[in-house]
Amino acid sequence: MRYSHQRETIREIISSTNTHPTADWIFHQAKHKISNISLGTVYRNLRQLAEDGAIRTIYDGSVARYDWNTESHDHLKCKECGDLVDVHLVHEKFTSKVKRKFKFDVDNVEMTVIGTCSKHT
Amino acid sequence: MRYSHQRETIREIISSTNTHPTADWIFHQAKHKISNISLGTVYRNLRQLAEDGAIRTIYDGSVARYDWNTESHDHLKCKECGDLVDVHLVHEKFTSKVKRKFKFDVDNVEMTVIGTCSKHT
DNA sequence: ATTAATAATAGGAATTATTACTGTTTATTT
DNA sequence: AAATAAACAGTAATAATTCCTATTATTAAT
Repeated sequence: MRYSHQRETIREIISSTNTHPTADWIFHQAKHKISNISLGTVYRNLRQLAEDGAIRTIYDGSVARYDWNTESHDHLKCKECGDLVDVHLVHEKFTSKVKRKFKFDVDNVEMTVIGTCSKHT
Repeated sequence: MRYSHQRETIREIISSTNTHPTADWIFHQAKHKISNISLGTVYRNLRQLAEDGAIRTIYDGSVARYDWNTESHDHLKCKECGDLVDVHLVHEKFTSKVKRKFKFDVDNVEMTVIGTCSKHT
């Protein structure tokens, strides 16, 4: 993969937030730095960065979000404020249990816990 | 919610498969029984049935799938054949632990384990 | 440094999944 | 049987994403 200014800009934008941004949000941020960047470029680079393992794609309902944190982790999603918070819930022990019990070779576990965060109680 | 032939047909189609069908697949099946049913009707009824708690919506990447099984359960997704299989992995104990540890009021847990099923090993 | 090769881009068209709109039909209530 | 409004079919609109093409920029070789 050849260097590109656009891709580095996109990578930096994702690295500097914990909000798990959407492609559209990243596109608008990138426009501040490269005014004529195109949405197609954003999508293409997000796909490449994800394939390369530099970022992770997570699905929040039907919309894709992007995360600089590629370590195995899970999410708490608050239905009140929409916040998506990183947590570490699924451990190696769990994964190996699934492997054994279902003869299923686990690549990765996607878990989102939906509910209400402490801000609203 | 008033009775409708279309909605009952859609409900029956979902109830008679374990394949977690998409709206489009349901639409095509429904056409066999009601030849002029419209896709909008399928989507509207899927939403209503889900709101009513009669079916459950699950997101497989960015596409919505529908499941007659509304009991709390999880999925094993095989990246080779695309199969989505029901399993019960997340138990009450886990949920209450999350509640306690993060002061997060859990409604439901969405977990998909991605990997390779035993058919391919 | 110049040139050649080609990966990446901008901009726009196309696609896919889904929702919204509108005039008509149908289930329920009177 | 007539009135009411929910649900419908058909179609237009929207949102997220991918695809296409002529142009630009990075890298490697001269």
